[in-house]
Amino acid sequence: MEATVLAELRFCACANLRKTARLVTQAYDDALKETGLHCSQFTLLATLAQIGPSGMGQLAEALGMDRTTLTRNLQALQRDGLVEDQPDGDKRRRQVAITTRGVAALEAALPLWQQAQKRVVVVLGSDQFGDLLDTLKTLRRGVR
Amino acid sequence: MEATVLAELRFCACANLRKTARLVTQAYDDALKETGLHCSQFTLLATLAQIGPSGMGQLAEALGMDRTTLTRNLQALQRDGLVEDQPDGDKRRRQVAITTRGVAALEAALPLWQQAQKRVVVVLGSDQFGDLLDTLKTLRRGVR
DNA sequence: TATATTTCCGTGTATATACACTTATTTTAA
DNA sequence: TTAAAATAAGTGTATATACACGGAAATATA
Repeated sequence: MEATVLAELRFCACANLRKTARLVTQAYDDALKETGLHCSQFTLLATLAQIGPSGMGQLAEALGMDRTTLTRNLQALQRDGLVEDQPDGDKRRRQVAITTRGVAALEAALPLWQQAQKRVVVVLGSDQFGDLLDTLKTLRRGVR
Repeated sequence: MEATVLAELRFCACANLRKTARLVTQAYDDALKETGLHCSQFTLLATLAQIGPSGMGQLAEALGMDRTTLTRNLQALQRDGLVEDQPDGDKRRRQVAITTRGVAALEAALPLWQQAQKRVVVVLGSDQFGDLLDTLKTLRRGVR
């Protein structure tokens, strides 16, 4: 293949985002290691704490995640008692909520998350970090 | 939990990156659908085409990916004849190379990738897109 | 030269991700 | 009121991801 084309591929937005997400995930997972939570689980708990008890569709939408992925990701959290199902009148709906234990896990993980987060902010600087979040949001809205 | 703390969590660099990577991945995968390649496989092939035949460690490093992940990701590509092992004097080393068929698959996927890529560039604009790539690179170097 | 060390890589296991398809329930329409 | 349509969610299957651990081969050292 032509060198020109191959060089173009190095700018792939998808590849660059995925690569960065992998490395940043490892950093956050490492920071959260002693909590027993992965960053994905931490985020799920934090989202549930923010929006309150919710159905699968709503929660998946909030996380920008496929509904079926959410179903799988909830399993470990439910097994460990960090989230629980709540009864609902509509029997099609499944409503999950964070438990007291889940809140405790979230609070225990918070200072470790802050360490990892701070490192990113320091690396980029506040301005560039803010720009990054804005850009990511624009991108998310633009590609869907 | 306090509302202040919960609001802070919405700025999680890891969560924002992962969420965006998920959505952008879906967009690229959708664009590449008819090629039978996932964007991760497309990126792997493109990287191999760029750096040439290489060992697992080197390729994993180039992809910012764990070596064991690479081993698994190569399986489907090898099964489909898009990459192949090359003999090496050092029997510890495993050297993989993109095949003729792999190059053909890459070339066939190229215009579809360009469509997805162009959409991102249009959404962000060239300047902001360039800034994003710079920021991601800074972040990768900073967290490792 | 024999052994210790280093290097390079794969496996076992667990989570993360999503598409295609199916099931159950509710709502709508005939 | 009953059947069709819409809604909400789970399963089967496949890829993606990485840590802990283990094995084989090359290299360094005693």
